[in-house]
Amino acid sequence: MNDSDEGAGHAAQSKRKDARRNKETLLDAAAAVFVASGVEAPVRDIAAKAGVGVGTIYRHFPTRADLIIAVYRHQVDACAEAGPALLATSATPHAALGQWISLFVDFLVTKHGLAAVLQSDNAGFETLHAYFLDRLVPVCAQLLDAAADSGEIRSDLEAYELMRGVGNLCIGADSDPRYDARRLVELLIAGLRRPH
Amino acid sequence: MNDSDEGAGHAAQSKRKDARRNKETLLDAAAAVFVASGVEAPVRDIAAKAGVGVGTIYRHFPTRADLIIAVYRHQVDACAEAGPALLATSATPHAALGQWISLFVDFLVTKHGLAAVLQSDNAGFETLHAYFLDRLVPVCAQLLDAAADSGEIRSDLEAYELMRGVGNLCIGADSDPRYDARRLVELLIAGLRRPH
DNA sequence: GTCGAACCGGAACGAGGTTCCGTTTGCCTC
DNA sequence: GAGGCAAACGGAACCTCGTTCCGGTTCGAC
Repeated sequence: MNDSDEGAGHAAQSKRKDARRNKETLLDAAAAVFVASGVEAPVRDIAAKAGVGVGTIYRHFPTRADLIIAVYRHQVDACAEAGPALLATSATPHAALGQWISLFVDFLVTKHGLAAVLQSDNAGFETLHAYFLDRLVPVCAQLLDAAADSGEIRSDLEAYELMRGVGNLCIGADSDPRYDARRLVELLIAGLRRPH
Repeated sequence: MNDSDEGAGHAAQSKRKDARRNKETLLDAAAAVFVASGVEAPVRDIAAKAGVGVGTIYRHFPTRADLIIAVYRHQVDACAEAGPALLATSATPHAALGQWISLFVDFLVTKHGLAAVLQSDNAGFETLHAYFLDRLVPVCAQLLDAAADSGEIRSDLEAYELMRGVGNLCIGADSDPRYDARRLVELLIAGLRRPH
């Protein structure tokens, strides 16, 4: 919404087209490097892959976190938008919640190191943390409320807490065949069901 | 068991007593700094607190992970030993499991940053990871098996997976009042119960 | 064609973990 | 008690990584 990219209308904000081109190149390079080496790949690697200097990265993205956000923004938004859709099409609110969480877990688990960075208390990743929370917590809350209203689950858990828990469970889920985050998340969601 | 400290008999391995004294000083300083600044405190801070050079730290503890292990070894061992005891004194194996997990969570949650470092895929923390696993997974497996045998819980979850999940849930539990790891772990354990 | 603003690359800085090496010190022998 | 030497010490130096800064370059409006 703020300063970003291919915009409404046709006149993008950046006056100079080399700058716009570099931003695209950078996003592509970052995406590729993240897939290959994980989200914590050195900035210099991304700069090298894009064929630019590190200064160029920092002009377009004030901090590593902003670059990560930019790379994943579309997918996070898609996940957020899937929430209401699932609620409308699923048999029960609880089923919708389960499917949505599963979507989120799939996303996190396939992004090497993202979950870890998300929960890192490293200042500097705060904007990343905040972006995910701003975008996803309201959706989660909506699903949670619906399921609670229908009486399927207990109602004493905040969406924020659930999102953090799920995010935490996804840490290190790649790179360890013995650890299946999906299963544990399912267990957690199962534990949410109201005993009847 | 290997090269450590106050030993069987009276003749400790280290020939020189300044070395032994320094090791103790270092352990005390590290413990204090960990409490004050978290487990990820800079090595230089610990050295300064102990009044020694960083070289001295690295001679006694080949890597940061080894220092962390040394500081918490006693508590981890105590937790491991509590497992069989709880199994013997609790009403049901499931109750024992719950209490033991709660012990573990309390330990992790009160050690600023430990849980995060435990799951970090940072090479260099592998020995730390391995120590916790070696020490605690067998105990957890014993409790899990007992609870499964008694029919209280499903039996398709490995102790390793449960320990990692619980460890993950504890990440960032301090320093965030809105996140209560204990509750989520309880939910997870609740999700484990066999539907009857 | 000219000129200034925007942009670029990469050297430089600071922080943190780890290594290296010249110096100091405990202990054993004579 | 003196001498010798291996062990231990301290901290400067090195490496990696995120971020900042600045002199040079390029775009595009006039």
